Amino acid sequence: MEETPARLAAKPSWLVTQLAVHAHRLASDSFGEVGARGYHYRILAALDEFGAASQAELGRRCNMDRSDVVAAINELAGQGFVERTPDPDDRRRNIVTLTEAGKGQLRRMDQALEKVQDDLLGPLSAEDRNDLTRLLTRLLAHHQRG
Amino acid sequence: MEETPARLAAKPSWLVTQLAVHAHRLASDSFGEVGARGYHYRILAALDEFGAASQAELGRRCNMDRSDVVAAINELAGQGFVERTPDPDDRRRNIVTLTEAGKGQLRRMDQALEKVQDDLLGPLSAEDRNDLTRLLTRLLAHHQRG
DNA sequence: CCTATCTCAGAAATACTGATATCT
DNA sequence: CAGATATCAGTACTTCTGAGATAG
Repeated sequence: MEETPARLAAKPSWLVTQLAVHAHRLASDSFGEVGARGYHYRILAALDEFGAASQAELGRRCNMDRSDVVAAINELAGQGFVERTPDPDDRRRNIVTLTEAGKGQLRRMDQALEKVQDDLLGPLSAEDRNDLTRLLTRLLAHHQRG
Repeated sequence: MEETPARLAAKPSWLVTQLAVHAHRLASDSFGEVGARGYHYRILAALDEFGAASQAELGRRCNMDRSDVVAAINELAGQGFVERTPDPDDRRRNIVTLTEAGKGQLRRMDQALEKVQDDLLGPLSAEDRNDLTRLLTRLLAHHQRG
């Protein structure tokens, strides 16, 4: 019956970090069932949302390091979920495209994430969930500009 | 000016995870200035809050793995912030105690965390901060029981 | 015998750094 | 020339796993 120290429980930065441990565990388990990881979801969702993009663009959108994007695209391309083709207009770039199989995988991951939502937000009412989402969205938007 | 995909921005589990990246960076930088890490703070705070404890107890309170507690206590003991003495009543256990130097370090880390709070919660009003803290606290309490 | 505690060695996952080659 | 892009190799940090030794 050990409790969390109160001084920690009063600090949002700590709460966010600790809660992320649980969120990450839930998401890892759920994504694992479809053979994927969180950063795969970020990339597939960004491609679906904004269309084909270069790897550098994907890194900026998904808040990922350039070199980790390379590895993630390697894995996704190996599974046939994305295609990587040279950009004829700018030969430094690769254009990354979402395939039909990739859209299917994205749908599976969306469903997996729905389950995570319910597990994570278990005790909150619909109104509380909205409040939380709104506050977190504002914070994230603020930090992704800076 | 790339935006985050909307499908991600609508999912609290994802928001929490992403926001934790920023919180973690801020906290690492700030704690780094006093030569410490996040898990040091968890342990020092737990000792200050609940008094001396065995390592297994600390692991449960701080949501840390048993083997990582060993390493953290090694480091803290090496700096003179905690003392590790065998429990005469149960010779499997070590009793970990906070020293005076440890209390000083905890105060420094508390101050460092205050700065992180302000950076992280920048755009939120006092009322919003309270709402957020309350929601996160409820969620964390729920998940630390389960 | 079974469980709990502490310890160690190493793996897994993620974020990051530095260097290089290519192209604008 | 500076600046952007993609790639690779390697590092750092955190979490987790498996196994052993000791004690209740």
